[in-house]
Amino acid sequence: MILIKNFWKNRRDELGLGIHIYPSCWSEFLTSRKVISFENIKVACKNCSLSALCLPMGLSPDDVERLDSIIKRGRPYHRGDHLYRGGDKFHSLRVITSGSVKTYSPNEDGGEQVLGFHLQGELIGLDAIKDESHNCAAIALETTAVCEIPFLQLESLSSIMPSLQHQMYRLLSREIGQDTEMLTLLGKKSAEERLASFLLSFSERFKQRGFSASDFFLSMSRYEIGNYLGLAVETVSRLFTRFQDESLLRVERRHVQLVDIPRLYEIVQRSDSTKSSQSRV
Amino acid sequence: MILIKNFWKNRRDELGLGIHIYPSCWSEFLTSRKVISFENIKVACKNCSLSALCLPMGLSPDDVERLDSIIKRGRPYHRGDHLYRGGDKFHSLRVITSGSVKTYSPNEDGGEQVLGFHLQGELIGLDAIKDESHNCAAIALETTAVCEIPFLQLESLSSIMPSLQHQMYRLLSREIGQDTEMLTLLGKKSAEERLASFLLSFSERFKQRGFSASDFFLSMSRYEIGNYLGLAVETVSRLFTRFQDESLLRVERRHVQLVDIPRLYEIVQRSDSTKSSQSRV
DNA sequence: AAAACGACTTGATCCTGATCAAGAATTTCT
DNA sequence: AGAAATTCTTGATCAGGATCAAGTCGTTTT
Repeated sequence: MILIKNFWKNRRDELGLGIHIYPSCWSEFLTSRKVISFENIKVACKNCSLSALCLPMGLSPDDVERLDSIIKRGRPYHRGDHLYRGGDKFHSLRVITSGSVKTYSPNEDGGEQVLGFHLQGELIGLDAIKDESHNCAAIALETTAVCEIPFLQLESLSSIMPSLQHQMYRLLSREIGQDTEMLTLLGKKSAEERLASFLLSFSERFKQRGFSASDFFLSMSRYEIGNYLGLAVETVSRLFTRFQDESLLRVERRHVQLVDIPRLYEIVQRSDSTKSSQSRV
Repeated sequence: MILIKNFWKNRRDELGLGIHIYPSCWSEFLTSRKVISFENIKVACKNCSLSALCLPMGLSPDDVERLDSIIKRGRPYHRGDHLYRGGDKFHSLRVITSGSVKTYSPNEDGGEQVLGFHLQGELIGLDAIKDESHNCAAIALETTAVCEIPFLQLESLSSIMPSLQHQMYRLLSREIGQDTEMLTLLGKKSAEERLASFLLSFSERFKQRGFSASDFFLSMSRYEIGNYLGLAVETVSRLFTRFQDESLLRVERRHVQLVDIPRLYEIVQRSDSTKSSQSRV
């Protein structure tokens, strides 16, 4: 048993697949075990399994081609490597192509506010456009590959490609929408609701990416989950235990299996229908 | 005393100046007391005192002219009027030109999460771009005038005006940055820090607009402040009282005078230097 | 294999801010 | 002007979750 777990654990580390996300192009690698250098896994947008989630979403093949021409694919980051830090000059947006990333806003004394966890297909760095430098930092939670999109070039391209411009506006707008959802979470929801919401968000995002919605590995620690959700580590830990006792899920360290997804949704929606903190003009 | 207060109160209501913000073009009106129809106060961007804060910021005069040509200036909204509601089709971004607006995300039972309070020069509706319909609502907190900017036209214009496109990216990015600051506020800060932060934000924004940084009227209720900051009304009320007892400010209902702004800043920054909720990978 | 370390869990206690309740001050309605 | 409805304040009590403390489990180092 331990052997098997270790096998998978080592396997994940070695491949950088901590959360069971495999770029489609790696399937050959996984089955054949041929040694393939990282150079070879640089996939053009048009062949990338993420294009439906990612920036090229909805663009015509020609437009994708043009977008592709400005994208840089660098070497992968390892767990703990920074993609950028607060204060770094902003030059590129980045799309995660495999692995996962945490963004956070550090405060001088070493404390931090975790701003988000990002999976493949997600675009990060949008907040840095406004003053051409990063106010937040981004760090790889496991072996992670990214596409870099030099912003100046993206901007020029988008001004001659209305569909790309439109896509950019949509993505920026979506980011705002996600942030405001998070405001509601932090402003109004109980610890229980926050964790349920967190888990379902991952469930949905894994599902979108073709992985199990009910069985996955989280790539972040309890500390990071707590920080993100505005809770103490101990609270997060206790909630996991309670959820398990209530047969909502099974959890062993970072491996989570959601057993009763509908009931998790009930928990999240509970606040919408009971609490009424009206505010009149 | 009451007479004087009522005088100003009525004056404000009649003119829609609840938070002491006067479009520059109204000064003639205020001194001469001529009756001027609202038609006459429709100011072109190039003559508008807000252009430095608003969308035209940094555009060339020619570009401002072109932007101006697509902007619609409608009749003012009265206190309690909705600019848009959740579910409304999105067609325009809006810039507040006078007055103030609350945006909120309603949940079925009448409860709500206040997302922001917006003053003149601020652009709202950015979150609705992504799916062409509003998920949030916006309501006037007092008599409020807005410029409407039809988004489709803005989009076309921005694709032939790189400077406008750039400005849009910056504004969208700024919005994201503001939201993430708010996440830190709600995730990590105490009630005291939240209210101090709230007051200083208004102080700064009033100052930017040429008004007193230390003496202003808030256009929202305690309920709305509490809702926005993730606090109960009672807590907000108690904090105002305490801040007054500590000579940080003087407050009488919605009229606030900040007496010791430096100390308010200390309160806000306190958390950055004491609490350390580290989170390791 | 032992030791050291970091991540996580569990228990006990404390405190901030929510909730409940009542009253005062304003505003709105008639 | 008087009544009714709101908004705001203040006090008392309660509870959710933070903090403190100790221990377990798993991994890494030597």
